[in-house]
Amino acid sequence: MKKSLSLTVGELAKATGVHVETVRYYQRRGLLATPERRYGTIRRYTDADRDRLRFIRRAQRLGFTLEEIAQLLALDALRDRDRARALAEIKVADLDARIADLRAMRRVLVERIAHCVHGQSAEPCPILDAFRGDGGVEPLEEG
Amino acid sequence: MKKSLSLTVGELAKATGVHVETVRYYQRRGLLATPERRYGTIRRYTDADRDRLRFIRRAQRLGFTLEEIAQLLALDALRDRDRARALAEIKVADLDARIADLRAMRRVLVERIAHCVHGQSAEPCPILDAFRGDGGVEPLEEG
DNA sequence: CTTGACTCCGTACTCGGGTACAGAAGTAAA
DNA sequence: TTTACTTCTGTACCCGAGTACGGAGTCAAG
Repeated sequence: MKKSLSLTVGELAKATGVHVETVRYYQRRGLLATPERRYGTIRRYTDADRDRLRFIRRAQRLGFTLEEIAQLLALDALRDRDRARALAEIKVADLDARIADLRAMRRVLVERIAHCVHGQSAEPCPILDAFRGDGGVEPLEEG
Repeated sequence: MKKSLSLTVGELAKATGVHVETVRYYQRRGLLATPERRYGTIRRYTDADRDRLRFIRRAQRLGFTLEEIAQLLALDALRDRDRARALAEIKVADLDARIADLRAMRRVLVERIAHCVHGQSAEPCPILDAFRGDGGVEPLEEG
């Protein structure tokens, strides 16, 4: 384990793969503390800040919004595993719903494309015609 | 087939399930024409407008952006089936990529949750710990 | 002929996740 | 010391797909 570093924003940003502006954006959002300015006017960041930032990026890659990540960080501070797990479970359900939606779209589109492959060029495209008619393109987001 | 109606924006909106403001937004975006104001100062819309608006909503449900829908409408006007089909195929590839991403997220999350289920409450949550460590949460959007 | 609903038009705001930029001040290397 | 790079701060802007709002005009019913 390295000792607690004393990083500038630029170094912190490089170490975590985010832009400096993004670090500051996270500070504005309350996801990351803005350290005091000791010894001069430049703020210094520690290991803990770097780790927190990595935590944020990893959670983001798993589909959590910044708002949700703020909640996760709070739960982490409280060591509240049950709630953290509950949030993760909600997220899985959320992912399932989004996947189902996308698959439904894909299915319809592939079907349309198959219809389109046969037929003369100078006629209206069946893919596009399908958008016009009453063909079953309805199912999404009505329930 | 009904005759060409003479709809007000409000009626048009109701007939297609969009808000009046949204109709006007589509007009600003160039997806829908803004009719002349004959006989008074209120604009009147036809069947064709209503159908075009329905086309837009259906294409949207299949994952096309308004920008792409504008292209589809242009291709439809030109009866260019090949290009229309090509756009649809790109969209399918796009959906595949998004589905794969979401599935990867889901897989990782489910695994984390399973780790979390066993263990004492007062300890840090393994789901959250995983965001800290070097555990394989990296794979997304680096290629 | 007034009331109330609807329309028109322009502008500004929303959300999520940032990015860009201006201007001043600090800081590190030659 | 000068130059060149960072940092700090605040504000404004980007995307996509709308939503909200204010004031003026218009239209149909009572």
